[in-house]
Amino acid sequence: MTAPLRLFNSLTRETETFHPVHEGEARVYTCGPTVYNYPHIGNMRAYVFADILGRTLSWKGHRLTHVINITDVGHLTDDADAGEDKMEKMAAERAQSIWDIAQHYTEAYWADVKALNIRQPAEWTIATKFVPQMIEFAKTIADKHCYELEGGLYFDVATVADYGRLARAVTDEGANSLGGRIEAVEGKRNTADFAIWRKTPAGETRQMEWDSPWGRGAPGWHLECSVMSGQLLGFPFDIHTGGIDHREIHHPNEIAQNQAFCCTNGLNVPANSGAKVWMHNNFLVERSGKMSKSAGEFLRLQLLIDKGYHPLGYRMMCLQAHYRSELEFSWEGLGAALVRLKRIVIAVEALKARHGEAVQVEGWTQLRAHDELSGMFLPLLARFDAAVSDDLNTAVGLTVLEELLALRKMDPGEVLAAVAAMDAVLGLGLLELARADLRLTPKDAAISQAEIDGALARRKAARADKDFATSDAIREELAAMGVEVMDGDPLGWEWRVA
RNA sequence: GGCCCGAUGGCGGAGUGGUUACGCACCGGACUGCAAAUCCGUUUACGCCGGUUCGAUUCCGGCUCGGGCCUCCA
Repeated sequence: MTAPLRLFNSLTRETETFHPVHEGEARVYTCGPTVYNYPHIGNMRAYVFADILGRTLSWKGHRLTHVINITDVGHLTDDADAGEDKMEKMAAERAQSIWDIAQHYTEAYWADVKALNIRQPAEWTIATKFVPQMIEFAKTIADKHCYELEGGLYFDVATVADYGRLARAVTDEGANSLGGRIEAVEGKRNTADFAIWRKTPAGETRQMEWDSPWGRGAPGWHLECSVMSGQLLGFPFDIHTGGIDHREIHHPNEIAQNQAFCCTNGLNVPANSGAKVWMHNNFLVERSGKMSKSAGEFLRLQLLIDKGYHPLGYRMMCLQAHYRSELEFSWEGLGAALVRLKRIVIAVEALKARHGEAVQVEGWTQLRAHDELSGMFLPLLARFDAAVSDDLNTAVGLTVLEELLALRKMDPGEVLAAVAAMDAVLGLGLLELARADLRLTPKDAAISQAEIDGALARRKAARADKDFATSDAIREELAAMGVEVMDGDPLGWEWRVA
C-alpha cells in the first residue's frame, strides 16, 4: 500500500528507489547560503525543496538527520587567485567586521527559513567553526591529490577517477568541458583544478585567516562541504542537496575531494562520492532576466511581505511546481498561489469549527496502521503518498489534498487527521493558520486599522438605515485605499494586494 | 567553441501511448440591497515537419525558438 520512495539522482540522471545507508535512517546534507548578503526568494526555493525532502523522508518513516551549512568564509567572487572572498569584500564595503556581517545575514536567512515553515535541521554547520577539521582533511589528501602553488594548495582533478561525471562534463573525446574558459592560474596542472587552501598574499592581512601547513590563509569553498558533511553524517551518507548550479562545479569538486579522502582512508564508499544520492533543485526565474541581487528590485521574502503577500503564499507557489522544473516568478503567480492557500485555509477552518477539538498529527506510518479511518481516507492518503513518493511530486499531492477537502458529510475529525498528515509533508501550517493571518498589512498602506474600523462602522449604520448611497460611497472610498469590503464574509474586509 | 535543458489552454503548472491533472483568471449559477468574499458548475492546450504505431501531446529523428552552465550564484 505504501509506495517506495523514488528520487531523481543527478549522479545517474535517473529516478532511483531510495535505500538508506543505515536502516531506518536518512542522513541529508544541504548546501546552505553564503552569508554575505540577504537571500532572495530564488535562493529560498532550495531550502523549501530540502525541507520537502526532509519532511517526506520523515513521512516515510525514516529517522532524519538533516544538516545545513552556513558558508561564512572562502566563497570567492571569482576564480582562485584573482577572486576576492565574498565575505571580505562585503565587510570592506560596509566598513564592518566580517564577523558582524556573517551574523547579520545568517539571522536574516534564519528569519526567512522560519517564515517559510522550513523545519529546523538537526544542525546548522558554520564553516568557520570547522577550520581545524578542514586542515586535517586537507592534510590527509595533500600528498596524493594536491600540489602547492604560490596561491595555495590545489587539488589535482586528474588524480581521481571520473572527475566531473556529475556534471556530465566529459565529452566523447575525453576532453573535459569544465574549466574551459577559466583564466589559467599559473602552474595549474589541469584547468579544472581548484584551491583547497588559499594563502593570504604576502604583506596582506585578512580578517579571517588561519595558520596551516600551507601558510596562513583560508580554506577553499569546496573543502567546507566535504568536511562538514563527512564529519556530521559520516561517509557514505544518503543524500546531498543543492541548487542546480552546484551540479557543475561545486559538487563535482566536492565529490573529487570525497573520493580522494575515502580512498586514502580505505573507506568503502558506494560510487565513491560521499553521498549516494545527489539532488538538485531548479531555479526560480523571472522573465525580466536572471534573478539577481545586484539588479533592480531585490526579491527578498521581506519585500513580498511588505507588499502584503504572506510568505506561505510563496511556499505554496513552490509546491505547485516540481522542484526539478524551472519556476516562473510573477506577482500574478504569487497572488494566485496565495488565493489557493487562502481557500484551503478556509476549508480547514470550517472543519475545525465543526470538529471543535485539537487534532493529533501523525505520520503516514502511524496513520496507515489505523483501521478506524473510513474507507474514503486511506485511498486518498495512499494517492498522496504515491505522489510525494514519486520524486516529491507536491503539485499532485496538493490536488489530492483539495479533493480531500471537497469531500462532503465526512467526519470532520477524520478529515482533519488526514489534512494534518498531508500537511506534515507540505508544511503549509494548515492546522495552525487562520485566514486572518493571511491578511498582511502592506507597508505602504494609506489607511490605518482604526480608520478602517471607523469607516466600516459608519457603513454598517448606513446599511441599517437602507441608505445605500452612503454605504456604497464608503465602500468606494475604502476600495480606493486598497481595502476590499466583504459583507457576507466573517473576515469583513481584506487588503486588495496587487 | 563545448556541455546540458526546455517548448502544454489567457497565466502558472502536473502528467500520460488511447479515457486530455490541478490552481489562478474568465464565464454561468447560488448567496447579496447591489457588489465583494465564499460555495457550486463550466470553456480553452499539448512549437513545427517527418517516422514508428490500429492510435502520439506522450516514443524516435530533424527543424525552429527559448533558456542554463563552462567565472560567483539556490
